Amino acid sequence: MERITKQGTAIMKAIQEAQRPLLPQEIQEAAALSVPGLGIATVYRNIKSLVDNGMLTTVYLPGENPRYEQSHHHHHHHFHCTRCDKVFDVHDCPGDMQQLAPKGFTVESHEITLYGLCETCKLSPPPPSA
Amino acid sequence: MERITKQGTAIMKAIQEAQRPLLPQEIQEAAALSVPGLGIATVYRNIKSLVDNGMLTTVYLPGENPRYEQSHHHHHHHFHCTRCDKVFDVHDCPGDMQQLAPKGFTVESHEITLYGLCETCKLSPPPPSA
DNA sequence: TCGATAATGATAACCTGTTATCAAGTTATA
DNA sequence: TATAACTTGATAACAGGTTATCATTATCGA
Repeated sequence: MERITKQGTAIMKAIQEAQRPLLPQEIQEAAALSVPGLGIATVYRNIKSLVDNGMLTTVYLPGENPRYEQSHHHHHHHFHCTRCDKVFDVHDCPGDMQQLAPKGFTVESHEITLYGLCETCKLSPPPPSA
Repeated sequence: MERITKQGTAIMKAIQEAQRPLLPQEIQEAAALSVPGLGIATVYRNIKSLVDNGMLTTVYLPGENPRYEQSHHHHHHHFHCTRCDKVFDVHDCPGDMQQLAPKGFTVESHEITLYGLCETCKLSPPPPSA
């Protein structure tokens, strides 16, 4: 990905504006607003390139496919809304977790995922029953 | 799975003795010590049955395939050893996470995964370089 | 012990996310 | 603007974990 294309630009813009980790499919949907017909292969190719050069960070949540967000270089966690399935950044952390580990174990890092309702889902009515 | 078989018994025994979440492949390896030739399909069939009747709980960790452990009915977390890839239970918890969430969000639950070295890996020499 | 039927093992099939292929279109350098 | 080379879109192929299929074996109630 050494050339500037409208697809690549739209993909990066979609990710930057989201300010939260997106699935490849979400990236496609968002970027397709600027570039109708944007192919999923192009999305994957651009993601790979952006991850390789450090612009994007892969976010793994339990039981979920990888999401991608603009690389922050500070420690943070994630909130997964159980209604809309969107994932948001959490810019706070309880801190050291060493005391939780079994005796004799050494903690090098940790991941925290919060689950619940995001503000939008709290305020909006429940979806129509199936 | 309404009948008692040596395969089913060996699978349940392997899980109970492990006292930590196991991958289907780990369950097969452990149970095959008692029942040589144990097929992977049998492992999956028994897992499904045990999950359905509540004996087993599925454990999802970030970027990992599901593991299975005996159902505890108390809140706990997991430790993933970065050297041996075994997962262990962590029977402690920092408690409420509501304060971490963005304003307007409601936290209903949370998951914590610790990463580092388990006691065995801390004490054992590093594996031979590839 | 017999016999109905559930469970097993081998493996093909499946599923779904991701990657490779390739002709057509686009970018950027000279 | 010409053109070499990169990128795109459509889609086939791939990959790995999981499930279905089916002949064979094992369980267990009568």
